[in-house]
Amino acid sequence: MPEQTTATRRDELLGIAARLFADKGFKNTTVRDIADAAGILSGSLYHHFDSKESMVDDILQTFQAELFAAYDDVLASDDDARTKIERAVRLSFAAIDQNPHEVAIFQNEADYLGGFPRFGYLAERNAQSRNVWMTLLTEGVESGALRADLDVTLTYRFIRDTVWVAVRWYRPGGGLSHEAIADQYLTILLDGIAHE
Amino acid sequence: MPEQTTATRRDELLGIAARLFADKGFKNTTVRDIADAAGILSGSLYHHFDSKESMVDDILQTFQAELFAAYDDVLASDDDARTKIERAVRLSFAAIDQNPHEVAIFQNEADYLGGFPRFGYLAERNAQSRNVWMTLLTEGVESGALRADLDVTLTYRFIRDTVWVAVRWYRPGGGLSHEAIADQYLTILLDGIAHE
DNA sequence: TAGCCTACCAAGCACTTGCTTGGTACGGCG
DNA sequence: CGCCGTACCAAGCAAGTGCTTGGTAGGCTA
Repeated sequence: MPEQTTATRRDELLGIAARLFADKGFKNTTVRDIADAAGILSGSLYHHFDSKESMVDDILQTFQAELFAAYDDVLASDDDARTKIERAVRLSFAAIDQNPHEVAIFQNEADYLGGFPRFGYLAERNAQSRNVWMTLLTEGVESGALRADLDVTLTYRFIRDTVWVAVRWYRPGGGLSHEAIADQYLTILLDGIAHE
Repeated sequence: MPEQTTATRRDELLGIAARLFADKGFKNTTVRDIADAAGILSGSLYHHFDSKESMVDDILQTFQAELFAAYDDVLASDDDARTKIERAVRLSFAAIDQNPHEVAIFQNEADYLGGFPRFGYLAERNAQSRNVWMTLLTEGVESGALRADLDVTLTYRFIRDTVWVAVRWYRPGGGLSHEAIADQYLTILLDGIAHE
């Protein structure tokens, strides 16, 4: 099975690259770093990939396709507004758990990479994510599940930032499960930290 | 006044460097970028600074000294727990307003720079910040101002992340003042977004 | 007016970067 | 057995990197 072996080796190299891009940044990671971590010489990477750019491109596209399919699932469901918001938060923390490197790369490099025409889809995905949350929050306010006086745009930014920035400290397999973190976060978000 | 002129030019160059470091990252900014933005040649920078590292060092130390003096002020006051938390949040958003580049550099580069012995103080400042927030939150729980069942550590991380990550989208002089953002954020944090 | 200081230029050195090139080892297949 | 495809090596190039060097212009001061 030569094709399967190829795909496997390629994916293996992408996983190694993703870890390094997440840890040290895209520009800050050299093709020699990646090759060293894979146990080959830097030139050998170019048997599998066109360029360093195409590696991060592949990593981000694969991850985002998965993530947005999950969001679409929530949007299309007939759950009530509050349940949809809870599901969207939970699946985001689950994504951090299952693809921490990919999330970190997206968080840290989207600004820089977005400057290149090749990565124009990053801005589109960003707008798509905004749409998801604005829809959910507006629905929440209209249905009476959320406060009527909420600044929806600002709330969107706070949710987005707080959820994704957790990738900086969350470690899969650590003391707290991603489900437990999502629970705690939803409690703070929905009911606040003040004593009632 | 030769010394004052020197200090002024030096500070001017540091401001230019801070903007570039914040926009493109420390490693990703070249000494030629900085010199170009200042209208001089790259070699001329070394009349004012030992190295590129010492530029970012100066930027971060100056900013952090200011910031932590402000936190100490809050800690030492005799306000009640809830007021102290509100003041700490507000002064953080004010810091983003007044020193957006410095905050961005600290947020984006602390991990990378922290690896060098020279920047060991970054880890110390991080621990100091943790201490400030943990003290405030613990005091809040003990005084009854905050819920008794709060996970203080997790709450600390959420506050820290949400406050500082605002530097990614907040623009001084934009539609929202930093005071208005702090107000909205404190409402969400303290009372939640759910309809009561 | 001589000496000194600040600010800068012009040139280039040693090194690192992403990527290219021509080649080898080896397993499977007709 | 001959042929092809996969996976890799060895060597190196052109561009770009942080930083150094020796020098100049012009203002201030003794």
